[in-house]
Amino acid sequence: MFDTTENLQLKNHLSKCVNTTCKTFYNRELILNLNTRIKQIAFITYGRATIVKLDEDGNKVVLRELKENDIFSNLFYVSSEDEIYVVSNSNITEVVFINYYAILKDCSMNCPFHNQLVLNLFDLLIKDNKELNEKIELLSKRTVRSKILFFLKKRINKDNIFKVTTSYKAIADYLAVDRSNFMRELSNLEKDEVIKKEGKQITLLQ
Amino acid sequence: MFDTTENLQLKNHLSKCVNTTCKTFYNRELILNLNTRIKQIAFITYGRATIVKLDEDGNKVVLRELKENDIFSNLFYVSSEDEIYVVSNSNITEVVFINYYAILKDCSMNCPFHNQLVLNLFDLLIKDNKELNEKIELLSKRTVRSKILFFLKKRINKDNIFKVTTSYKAIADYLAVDRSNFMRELSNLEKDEVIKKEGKQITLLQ
DNA sequence: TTTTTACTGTTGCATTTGCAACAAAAAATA
DNA sequence: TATTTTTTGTTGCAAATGCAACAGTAAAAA
Repeated sequence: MFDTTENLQLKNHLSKCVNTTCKTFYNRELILNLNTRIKQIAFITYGRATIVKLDEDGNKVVLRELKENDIFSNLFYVSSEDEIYVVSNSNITEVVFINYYAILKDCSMNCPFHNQLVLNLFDLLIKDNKELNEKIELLSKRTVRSKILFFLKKRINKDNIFKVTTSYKAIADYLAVDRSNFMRELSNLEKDEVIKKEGKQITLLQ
Repeated sequence: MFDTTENLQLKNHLSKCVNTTCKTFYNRELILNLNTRIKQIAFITYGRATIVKLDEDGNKVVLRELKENDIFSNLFYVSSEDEIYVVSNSNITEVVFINYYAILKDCSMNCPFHNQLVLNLFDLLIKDNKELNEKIELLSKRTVRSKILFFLKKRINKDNIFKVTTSYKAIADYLAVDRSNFMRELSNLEKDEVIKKEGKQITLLQ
């Protein structure tokens, strides 16, 4: 039902495989607590999700925005005092879970479909890695303004338009900056005629 | 000569394999320009290296510190206007390069050692991913002070001591903060008796 | 529908930050 | 060795940032 051509192959492979489960989640539903012991790799076959961290002060920090074909795993996080969760961010989010050790480690690896599975996961991992590096590049920017511009340039369509699908608050969290300061900087950018802001739509001018 | 038990297995596998090369680099020598077209995965079998970005203003930003058994690849970076380089950061740095498509994609995958290679690379990728997430957590901190403390806590030994092997300048670059402000905050932390700083050694006091 | 909760937009203000500059120390190079 | 380059440590200052507060709006829940 929710298959795209891109993930169909992997899903077909998985369907023959033990130790994988496919589950759907409603909006705001908890998908995975990343402090869980059982090591598993999950990937989103439909919908959207966010990786959220709650720090000691109870502040919510949006670590990632995940979409269709994105991968996530508690293997990627060192267990810290802070709780890190993956939460569904669309009405229906479909997730495939793969038990890491059972599938990738203990398997004899003689069956050709396992090889294919590993290669597919490998590609997903590389893509994930790429996105993480991009976020590091963003967070390394010294000013809120340059963070906003970096964020926008990566997301505008061919008409230089970016539509806020989540919320301005969520974007501020993602950029790891104060929300009010973020709003102020958006105003400044509009005043300086670098962007045009109409509700939840931003146009990058030039 | 530079082998540790941990990477010996992978290197032995690789040595039988075509399309892999092992090279040594002197200090400050360029290892890889990450804008290169040929997609390859590299991993460090000895020594240290840094991933450096030069932005439009010519400012140097240290994106990563790499050590023995760390992996890096131009596959992980979206080509941007900014130049991203990997540079040797120790007198001798030994690097194994693997041509990604030739080895992982075009191979029939019937030979068992390829499977092992992929699994090993998979583990390295997961480790890399973990480190990237940790850096994102660091860069998401709002103040220089909390960045310093996060950085220190991850690196102190059992005696609460961290020894600066690179330089304070390099650490400031890594934390993506102004160097003078970084030094000032180190002084403040010492004044507040949170750390003790003796030359290139920092002790975290409780 | 009404009620409740979450988000938007703005502002004043104290704190933090980056920048520039400079002298001294250390390290690298000739 | 002497010379050059890089790093360290510090400070004043202007700019940027986070924080708190609040009213208005939109969205979600009852």
